[in-house]
Amino acid sequence: MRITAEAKVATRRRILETAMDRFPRAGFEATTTRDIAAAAGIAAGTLFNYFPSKEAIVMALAAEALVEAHRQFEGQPRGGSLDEDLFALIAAELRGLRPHRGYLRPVLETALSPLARAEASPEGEAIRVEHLEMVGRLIATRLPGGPPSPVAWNLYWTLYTGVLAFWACDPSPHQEGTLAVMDQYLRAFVGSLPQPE
Amino acid sequence: MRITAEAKVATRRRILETAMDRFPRAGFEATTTRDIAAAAGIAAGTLFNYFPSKEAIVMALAAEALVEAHRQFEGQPRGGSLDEDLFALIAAELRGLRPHRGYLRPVLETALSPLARAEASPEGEAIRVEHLEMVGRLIATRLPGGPPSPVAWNLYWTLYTGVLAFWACDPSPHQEGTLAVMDQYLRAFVGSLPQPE
DNA sequence: CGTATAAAGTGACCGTGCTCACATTACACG
DNA sequence: CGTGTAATGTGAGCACGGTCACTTTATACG
Repeated sequence: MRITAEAKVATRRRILETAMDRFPRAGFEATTTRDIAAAAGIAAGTLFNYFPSKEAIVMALAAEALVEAHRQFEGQPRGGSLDEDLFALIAAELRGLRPHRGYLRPVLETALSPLARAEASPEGEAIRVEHLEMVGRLIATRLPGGPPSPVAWNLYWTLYTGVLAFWACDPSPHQEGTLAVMDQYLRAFVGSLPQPE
Repeated sequence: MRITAEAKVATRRRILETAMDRFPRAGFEATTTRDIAAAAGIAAGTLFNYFPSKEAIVMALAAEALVEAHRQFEGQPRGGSLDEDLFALIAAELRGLRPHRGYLRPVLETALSPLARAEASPEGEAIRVEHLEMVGRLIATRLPGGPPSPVAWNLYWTLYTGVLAFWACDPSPHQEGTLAVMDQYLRAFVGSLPQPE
């Protein structure tokens, strides 16, 4: 259980590398699981020993990018308003997700949308939890009145996925349009929280 | 071009009736296009002469329900605040969509989510436009400062689909939980508009 | 009527994501 | 070493949504 363990992680990496090569070039639909499997040197069925679905591969790529983005965000100095910190956090995430932008949309739809159920996509749920915990920490330092209500969390997640959605389709050259959307969405959210006077 | 025209509309109706019988009982995925076609007395391929995709069938059902809901809404007396009117409008829509609630989720995800592109789903776009025009009329009577900005419209649509999303998955008996969500979401939206002093 | 033209219907077929019964491999233990 | 056992790999096969070349039907016109 040593050689095999190494082999497993290597194969997993090879799948992810292959996916990262194919998806951006051909898009999500046009890249078939058979393509990826063949290019990674495994049988079509073996792919599903590593990832439960095609989407899960994309989720894994996104999750890696987000973890890295969070690492960078935490290493940066902060201290602005809550709006500003949330803005900086999401901006860092979008930077990290940039290479995947072209093919993220179909996955965002089914796995990250406010409609997605946790049971249906554990990978999406993991991403969701990690982001919300990060936000929770940011909010906790500003709002001593206790954590936001469940409905407020719903609102936040809806707005967050809304930003991602806009970003994924933003036609402006470097997605600058998303910044305005982010700004307005975040102000609507923070404005709806009970204000600390 | 008389008998056939009648036959076409009749077949279309038969497809929709069949779909309305099958989808609620078996759900969206478990109901196959072949099921519907067979039960409607047509070949598998013929179905796609009437609807370009399986989703389009659901969209057509939803569109019909929404048109009826809007008819009822317009027949009712109004005059509350903007929040209240928007609340009443969406509540009327949700009442109309009630029979379809169980199988609407997958379609909302891909066709109505903020991620959906208009090109990809003309049917979804039609629903979107009709709803937004309705809202535009409500807003126009309250905000003489002119129509909301494009970003504000994006925000509204994000929140609206967020409400639908919550409603589609709301486990509370008659989806009362959705009311609280609607209330908070709408207040966040109206609060983000330039206020008429 | 007969015939030409267009509309509507048909079902075999395709490519897809994913499954599953089986083959193959790698390790643990005597 | 040899052998049993569990993990991993395999690819034929499935069901699905959707397509398309072709047939059938209905209407328009001489």
